[in-house]
Amino acid sequence: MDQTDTVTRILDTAEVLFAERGFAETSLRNITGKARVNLAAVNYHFGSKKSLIQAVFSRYLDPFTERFHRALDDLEARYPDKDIPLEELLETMARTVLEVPAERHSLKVFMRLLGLAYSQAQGHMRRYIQEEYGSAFTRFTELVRQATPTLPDAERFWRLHFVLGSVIFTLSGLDALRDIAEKDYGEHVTVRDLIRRMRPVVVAALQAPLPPVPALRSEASG
Amino acid sequence: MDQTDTVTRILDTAEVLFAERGFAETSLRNITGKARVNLAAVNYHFGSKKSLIQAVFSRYLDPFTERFHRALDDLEARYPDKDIPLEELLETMARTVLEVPAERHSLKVFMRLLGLAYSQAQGHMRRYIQEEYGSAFTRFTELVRQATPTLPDAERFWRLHFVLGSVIFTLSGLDALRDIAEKDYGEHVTVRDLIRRMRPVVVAALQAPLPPVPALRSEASG
Amino acid sequence: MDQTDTVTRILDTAEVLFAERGFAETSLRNITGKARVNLAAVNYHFGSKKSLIQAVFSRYLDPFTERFHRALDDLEARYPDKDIPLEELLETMARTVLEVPAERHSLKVFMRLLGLAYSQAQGHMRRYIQEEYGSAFTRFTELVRQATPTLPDAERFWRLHFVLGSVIFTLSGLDALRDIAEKDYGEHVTVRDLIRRMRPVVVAALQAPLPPVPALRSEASG
Amino acid sequence: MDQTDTVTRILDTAEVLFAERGFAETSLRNITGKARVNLAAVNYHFGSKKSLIQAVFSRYLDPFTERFHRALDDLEARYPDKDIPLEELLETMARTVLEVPAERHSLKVFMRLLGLAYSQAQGHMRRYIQEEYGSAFTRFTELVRQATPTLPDAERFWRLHFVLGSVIFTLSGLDALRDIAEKDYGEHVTVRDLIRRMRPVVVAALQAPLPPVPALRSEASG
DNA sequence: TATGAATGAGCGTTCATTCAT
DNA sequence: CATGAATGAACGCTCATTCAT
Repeated sequence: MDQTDTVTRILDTAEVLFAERGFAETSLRNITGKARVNLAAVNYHFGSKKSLIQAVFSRYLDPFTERFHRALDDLEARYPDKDIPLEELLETMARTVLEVPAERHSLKVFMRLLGLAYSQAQGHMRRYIQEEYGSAFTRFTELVRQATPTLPDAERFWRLHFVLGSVIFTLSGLDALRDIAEKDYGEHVTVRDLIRRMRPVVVAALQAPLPPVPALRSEASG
Repeated sequence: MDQTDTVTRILDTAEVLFAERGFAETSLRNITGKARVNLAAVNYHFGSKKSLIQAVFSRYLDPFTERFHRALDDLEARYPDKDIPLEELLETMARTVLEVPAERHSLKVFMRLLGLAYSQAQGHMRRYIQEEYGSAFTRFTELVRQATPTLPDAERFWRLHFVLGSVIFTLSGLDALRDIAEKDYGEHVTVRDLIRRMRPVVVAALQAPLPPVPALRSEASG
Repeated sequence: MDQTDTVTRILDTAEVLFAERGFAETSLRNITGKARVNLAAVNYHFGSKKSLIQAVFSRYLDPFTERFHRALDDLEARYPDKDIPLEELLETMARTVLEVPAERHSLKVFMRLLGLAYSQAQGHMRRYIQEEYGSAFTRFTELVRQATPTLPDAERFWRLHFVLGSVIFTLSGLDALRDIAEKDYGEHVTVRDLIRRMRPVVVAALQAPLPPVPALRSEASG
Repeated sequence: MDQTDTVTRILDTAEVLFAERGFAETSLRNITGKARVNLAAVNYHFGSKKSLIQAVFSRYLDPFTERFHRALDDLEARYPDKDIPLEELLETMARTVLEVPAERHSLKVFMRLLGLAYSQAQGHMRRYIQEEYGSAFTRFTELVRQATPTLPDAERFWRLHFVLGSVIFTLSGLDALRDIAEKDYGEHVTVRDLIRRMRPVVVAALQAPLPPVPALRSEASG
């Protein structure tokens, strides 16, 4: 159009609506209507709704992974011969997560999208994210492994996902939870506050004692 | 119909499909088709799709809250004069969560629905759950408060949500994560395993040291 | 609706519009608009546009094949021990073709549809017709074979298709050609006239002398 | 573009796709995509899709009519005072039909296009062909009239269209029919074979005895 | 002279819901 | 009590065409 590029207008509007209502509940007419762009423009520029969704993600994840890799490079350079402490790793992750969307977009939106992607039908978005951006996560996981050498691998796997769940769930539902917190405890939290609060919890979670070995018995579960 | 009640057939089918694909992605045609029930039966028996969704939840949550209240009654009776230990509270919660769906339905489905409800459009489900079943959560929260007297209220609020996020995220994505875990670490986990693994992590998370007070500075966040 | 059944209204309108404009050029909105029926009714009753097209054909071809088989039964009963003369076969075919649509529908429309089906993209209609109604054609072909014992099989195959082309082409373009004929020769032809005119031509075509055997030489052709 | 002229690229691609799928089923995106040419190029060079279709026809019919007129000139020169025999006329027609597309294009495509033009929506193509190229057909018809002086004019008109139908129908459906013929009779036919086969049939058809005069009775037909 | 971008109209299909029986 | 039929709205997408450069 005139002031902003059509593609950008679509992406900006789409990410907000997707985050607010979910993918299926957001129609292309919603998006193009709000973005004041022709309906056909989405299919012209992105090919399909599914591709638009992926483009919305890429716009967050591409700079994120790039920056994250660079931050990990720096970190490894600072600890040339010994393992990077867990706190440093988490600190780096937190900093990168905060930096990237802060530049142009909203962290809340980003987290909400991430939450949606993980709860989506058939997990096709989960698969897409895994394929495109799995390498950064793998690298991070490996560094965490070196930082927690006594933790069994399977245990670490699950604990990292516990933590991931905490982060995505809390940050993606931020608005609602913040309202409750403000009403009940009179304090207005920012994303930074929340991340500050999370840090000791995450460290404690990862370093918690191992669960007792279960007594052997056959069991089934749905 | 004949063998099973139409209402039950619809509920049984709906909960599975909702859990698999989400609410918006599951049409009444999907449900009635698979349940081999007339299309109009949903609107006839439930009034609307939204009401059907709520009915699916009620069928899980009604017995759950009832049983949970009874379990807490027992617990309070066992600790008449002093606070209930945190581990006991968590144990009771875990046991009730495991018991209820095990009777007729799937815990995985239940958790998936819970996760969807929290990530779903407009949060109308979140609101519904809060209104209908908030009392049980509030009672539990209060007992946790007594069990962790040194924790500031706001801190406890957030940590409980961190934990809630862990549980819902991990259990609702169980199938996918289980596949990865099985492939990478060769161990097949059951829901019981997972809950056993969660216990020390949750305790550690709730008892983690407080974060340092931030230096005062003005800050903004999206 | 009120006077006529919705399904019939759709079929009646569809066959006329399809015959006039072709399948791709006729939209469901064209049909439902002219039939004064809800747009969704087509998909409700037929499932898809493709199925509607096939239903239009079935309504002609089902009674046709049934009646044709019966007519051939009669014919075979009348010639218990010797071959049925070619003229009788053609006469029976012509009579059946004339009878069936005359009852409720238009022969012109039927032929036009047949012509369209044969010239259609990817020939999926041709395939459908072959599968559903090929047996009647095969039976007729076999009787023609017995009636023209001196004709090589391949030659008969091609000549039958020459004739089929004549019939479909002429009858499906009947309106336009009739206008020209009326203007130029002052005679108004009916379908019956045309079929009467075709009979000696078809017989002559099938009984024409064989072409000379070509001198052997390598040749290519697109 | 670079190697071949854009206009030619479009025409070459269009005629193939049109012949394969029909006009309505072939989009300008199909054409320009396959021709690796800009989408707007069709409208730029041809003005509209309809004009492109006509251009595709002209590229076949212009040289055909020119050559056909010349061939008829030659023929008339060889028979200065008496009528040209029917076989000679048909031979000349067949030769010209075979010659023209053989130079650069495919006869199959040409016939398929011709068949489509006759069965296509509203007959606007039929009208266009009639207007642009009717003179050649008229001249040929007149020569046939002289070659078959005993045939009533109306009869000749219809018989010529019977024959036209045979040719167009058979040649435009050549691929499918050839497959069947090859499977059932083990012989691979070329276009030349088919035309050789057609010749005696066409002669016989045109020279068939007249049909009996119908007994007078009022009759109606749809 | 070409072309990337954009457009308005229309496509087949699916949706949750309602209605008459 | 239950259901086949129907409906209006909306869906994602594709269309031929136009426009600004």
